[in-house]
Amino acid sequence: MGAMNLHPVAQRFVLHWGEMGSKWGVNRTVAQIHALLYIVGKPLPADELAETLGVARSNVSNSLKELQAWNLVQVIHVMGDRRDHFTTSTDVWELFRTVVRERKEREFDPTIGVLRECLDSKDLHKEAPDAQQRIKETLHLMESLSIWGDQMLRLEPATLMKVMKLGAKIQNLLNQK
Amino acid sequence: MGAMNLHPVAQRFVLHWGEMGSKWGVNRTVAQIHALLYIVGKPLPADELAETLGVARSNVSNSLKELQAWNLVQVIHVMGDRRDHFTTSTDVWELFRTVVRERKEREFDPTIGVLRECLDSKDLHKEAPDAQQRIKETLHLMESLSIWGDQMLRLEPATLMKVMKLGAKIQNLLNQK
DNA sequence: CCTGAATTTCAGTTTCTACAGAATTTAACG
DNA sequence: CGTTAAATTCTGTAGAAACTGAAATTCAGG
Repeated sequence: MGAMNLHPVAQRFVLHWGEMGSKWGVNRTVAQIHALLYIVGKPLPADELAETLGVARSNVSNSLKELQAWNLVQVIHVMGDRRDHFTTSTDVWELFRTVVRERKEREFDPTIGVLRECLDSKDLHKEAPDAQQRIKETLHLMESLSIWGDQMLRLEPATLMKVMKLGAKIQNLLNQK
Repeated sequence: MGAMNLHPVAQRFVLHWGEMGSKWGVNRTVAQIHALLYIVGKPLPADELAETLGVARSNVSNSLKELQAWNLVQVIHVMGDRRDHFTTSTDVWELFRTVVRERKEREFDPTIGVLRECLDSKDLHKEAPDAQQRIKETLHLMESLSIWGDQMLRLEPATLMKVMKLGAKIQNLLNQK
């Protein structure tokens, strides 16, 4: 009871998202749940997610916790239903930006911190000059990416799309400026 | 014998790179080897890598194979030495581009393929119209990113750096164009 | 060819992660 | 305040991934 009947295309979509999840650094169930909420486009209770995907209720509970930690899923309440319902944005741009923001925070910023500490270390002089230089260049690249990323994340999707459409032609604008 | 004596900063760098490796989707040893080759900046034989990092020789062999599959590490031969030596680029920009290119290929392009198949499916009509729409929008975003990524990857590092420095000010250029 | 160094492959072990199912806690409702 | 649905936490397990050390293979040099 309660298990949604997924049509073949939705099923394909959810299963593929789950497979890619591992390559993207989240586990299958987490990715599947997110894909399912996205494709269904309306709030679902945890037990329905569990039944539809054929996984344990406790697994869904933990996966939802992780999706909430990623700011990808929110809890919602439905009148006359004691259960929590869960939604994700149906705006792919919003999702994209959330993922980028979160990954940047987890996978990028900590390294910038460590590189700064390396360059501030009292032992830095013990390293070969060219090794020091490489650490500096690595930090510089990562800081530039970080700042640029933050700026891009603040732009409107429509603007961001224009930037992408402009693509390599941006060179021309840079030259004539 | 042969184990390099890493100074504290280099050690910190290598260990941190190894830790982050898991978040980036490669295992610790693979990330450590790459970091070590990068910071040392000269070709090293496999056994020296093994000794310096304190891991099994066979582990290094497999990890190097993976790094070569990522196009991040190359084999080199030294006169009078039968052993293979391994290097990585000391140009952080080149490394960055290689990683982006490879990850795009592995983690991005396959999904674009699946989304296209979903939209071409004879069963597509069975899905709710708004679900169809979301799949379309997802594909469109991913395709745009893909094309844009390819174009950016072709630019010179110096140009790319200018683009980043321009940052959000690109809005102004877009408007007046 | 034969020898020995270098490398890879293989088999087994350890470690980690994902997950199920049971037990427990939380909290809505009468 | 007790009852019960819902959610979470806990415990154990299966499978995957990382890793080691040994065995097998490759290959340069005599």
